[in-house]
Amino acid sequence: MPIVLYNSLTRKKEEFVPLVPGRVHIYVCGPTVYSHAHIGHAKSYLSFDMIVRYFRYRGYKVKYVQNITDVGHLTDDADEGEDKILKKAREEKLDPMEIAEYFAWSYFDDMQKLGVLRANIFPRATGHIVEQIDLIQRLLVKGYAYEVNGNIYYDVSRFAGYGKLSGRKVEELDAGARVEINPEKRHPADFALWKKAEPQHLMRWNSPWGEGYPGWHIECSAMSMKYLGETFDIHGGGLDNIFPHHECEIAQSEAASGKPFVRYWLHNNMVTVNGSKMSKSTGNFITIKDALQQFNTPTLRYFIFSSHYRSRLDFSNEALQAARVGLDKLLLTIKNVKKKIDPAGQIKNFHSPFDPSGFRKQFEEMMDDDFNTPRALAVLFELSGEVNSYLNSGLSLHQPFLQTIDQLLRDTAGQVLGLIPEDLLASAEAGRKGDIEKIVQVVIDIRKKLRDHKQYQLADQVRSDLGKVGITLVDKPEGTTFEYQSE
RNA sequence: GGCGCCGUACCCAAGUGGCUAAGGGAGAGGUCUGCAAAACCUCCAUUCGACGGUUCGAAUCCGCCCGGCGCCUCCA
Repeated sequence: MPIVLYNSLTRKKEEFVPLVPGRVHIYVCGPTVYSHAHIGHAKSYLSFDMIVRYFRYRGYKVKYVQNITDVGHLTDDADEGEDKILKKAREEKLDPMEIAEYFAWSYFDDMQKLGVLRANIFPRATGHIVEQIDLIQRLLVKGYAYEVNGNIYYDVSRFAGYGKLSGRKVEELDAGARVEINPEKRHPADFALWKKAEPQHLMRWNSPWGEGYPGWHIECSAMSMKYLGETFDIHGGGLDNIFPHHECEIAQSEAASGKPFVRYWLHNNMVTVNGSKMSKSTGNFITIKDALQQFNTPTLRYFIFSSHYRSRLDFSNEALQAARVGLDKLLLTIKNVKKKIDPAGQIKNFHSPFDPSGFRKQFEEMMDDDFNTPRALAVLFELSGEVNSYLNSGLSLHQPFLQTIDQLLRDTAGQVLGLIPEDLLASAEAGRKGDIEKIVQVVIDIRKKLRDHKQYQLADQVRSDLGKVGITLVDKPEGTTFEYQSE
């Protein structure tokens, strides 16, 4: 079965056919590193993490490139105003590179905590000034760009395809434009490829047109083509980057190379807080660090995957709490399977109570359909119900069957969705024999004596006191076990 | 002003022309249990913002209206 994905360029679902069989070349717009990442970034990078993980699960060799924008964009409009990184640098009285470096590491740190697998290459804009200048020169030579006073602008009217991604027409762009007309531009929709550095501008590089710095679209064209080729499979990013950023990338890249730039454009939708979009510029945002204070990584991942990547998602404490409870139910099944694998034996004439491979097929079917994680999760919950039924059925458990289920859950919930915490992925009994476990076992043994003597009041107090320190006792006919409560 | 999206049970959220409208949370009853928790079983939208229309058949297509939102400016 092929993977089908929604291509923003054609506005419909298309079968994914890689340029090179078995390989996926993907570029995702990374962050501008001038502040801590927020949960909107989390949705975006978690979505593409899931997509990349799924391609790998399906056997593709993925080359994943994500840029780090350390030049900074401009504060007010496309071509005027102050660079955000520079602004921060001035405020903090630091070198702009210190700002970029600090927040780049903050970003990497957040992503690691969210279980986002690293991209294969993280090119930085400041490390690719040469490539950007080269690309601008190609555009100048081909007549797609022009110079005015050390500034280079892209001539939108020369590129017939401008607007094909965002559905905009060049003629309509200036009507109702909120940007003041820049007299240097031939057309209001023209955009800067290179800006002359004013004397007070801190980040500056030599170029054939004097000292300056690159415009904010050119880095992605230069770096994606450098590492993935002039035509590559997938370009991803947030919906809010379609215009102007991605539209401009297409214009720059296709004008320079004369070839199609990207075959499939994927865009994730936004996170809202209290119904309105969260963004750095409005101050209406929750950082990933804040979110991680309250909720653990699997909960945040589960929450984000419980809606489709192309759907908007409203962040609220209630929704997160519901996510946590739901996820715990799924994780409990995974735990219970693990616990019972070792003691289980081989059953002669074993009749499978359900077909695990059917669940794997359904999971893949949902993921193949434009990465429909909400439906994929529904499949896992149905599987969980079947597994729990079997574990509780009182039948003797068949070890190979449990191993098949364990592997299925590891592949789907674990490898693809990244919902299984590290300690659960470890072997069933590993980490369970620590001192705390031994002590709790002693308490359980004493409590059993209390219960044998019908001293229930005291027995209940032991259970509730342990509950207060995060340990839940579970009484079963065959004895008492315990669980650590999730955060 | 232009382009576009969304409105599905108490909450979150799939489904986009045809089996009984997924799944999770919350809620109700039951099994088990000294009690509790978990798990399991059962129940929980004749209905998909409103109104028209197309169709043998629509939550799904079309029109209009109401409500919410995104992009057009840096943004994931």
